Amino acid sequence: MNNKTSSDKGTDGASDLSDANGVREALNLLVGYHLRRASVYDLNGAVAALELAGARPITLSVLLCIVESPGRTSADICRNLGIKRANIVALLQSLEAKGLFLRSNDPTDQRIQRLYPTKQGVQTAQEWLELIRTHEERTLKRLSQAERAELRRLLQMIWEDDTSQD
Amino acid sequence: MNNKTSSDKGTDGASDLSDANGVREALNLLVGYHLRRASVYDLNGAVAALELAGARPITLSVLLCIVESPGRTSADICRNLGIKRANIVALLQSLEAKGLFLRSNDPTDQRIQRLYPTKQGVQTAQEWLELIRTHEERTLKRLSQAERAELRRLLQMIWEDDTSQD
DNA sequence: TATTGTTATACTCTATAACTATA
DNA sequence: TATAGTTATAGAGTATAACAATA
Repeated sequence: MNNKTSSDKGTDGASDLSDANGVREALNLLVGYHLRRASVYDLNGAVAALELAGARPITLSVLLCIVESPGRTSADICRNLGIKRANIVALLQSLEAKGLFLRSNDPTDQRIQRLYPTKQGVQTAQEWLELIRTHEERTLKRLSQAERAELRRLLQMIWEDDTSQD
Repeated sequence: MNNKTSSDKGTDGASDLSDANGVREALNLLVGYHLRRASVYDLNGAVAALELAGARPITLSVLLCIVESPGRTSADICRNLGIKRANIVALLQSLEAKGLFLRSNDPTDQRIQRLYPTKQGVQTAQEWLELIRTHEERTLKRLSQAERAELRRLLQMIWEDDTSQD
């Protein structure tokens, strides 16, 4: 709790409207507002960057999970990316139709499918990644390398222990 | 363009899979990924924080625009917030039904309505803002005040010249 | 009982097109 | 011709519930 509440009034002579304890510059001072605007801006660019390649940001994220950690299950990837199991099905079908990974039944647990990238899957991941890196260079063009690293560090501190999941 | 392309192969002895020039840690190194995860995490909290008050983050943003700059038009607010004119209609109706602002026809241009906050609108903005500030304190609990200011500065540099609009 | 993969579906958010009135 | 406010609607993204198979 804070020591200033919105019911504080009459203790200062300033106008209730737009004073320092009120709403003046309020939106601009909210980190969450800038977080949202920057994320939307970046995401729009990422969508555009991957469009011609027939991919979306979430598609790339899933493919990268498979390529970086061959043998993971879809439920595991969902927990990692913070998406619902129901929503990865179509994404995997799309990647599968492009021949970018293969499903393999686990011999010791017949409920799960382990996902392994194909050679083409690895190559495609690198191509999509290059598109995203070019896009990200544009998004972050005003930031130095040090600022980019610091931004990444600060953002990670915000969400890293997100416990909300399926 | 970069000097490394995804078709570079055979020039190094390392594995094509998960090497430093490839996809190793690729997702984690993308600022856009952390931007998205942090934004979603924060937004979920913001929605929850405003839920009991019957507001949403976008509702608060619109109300703050009206309270901070009385007399603005809805089209102006849309440009400011990066939303479509069509989508502010319901938001304004919601705020209007709560008696938080009034519409006033402009005498010199009969196409536009100037929006003015009511006394209750100002007070409600302060109350909703307090809810969001409490939420934001939780979101940013691991960041120092200096880090929060730096994060806000870096985020603003990303989207501040977003020219995409209606 | 719990988990995996899946289907169907609802809900929210955002985008597009069209319209009237006015400039 | 351009802008403001509005309506209707389409689409994408995400969430919930339920199911069969397996642990």
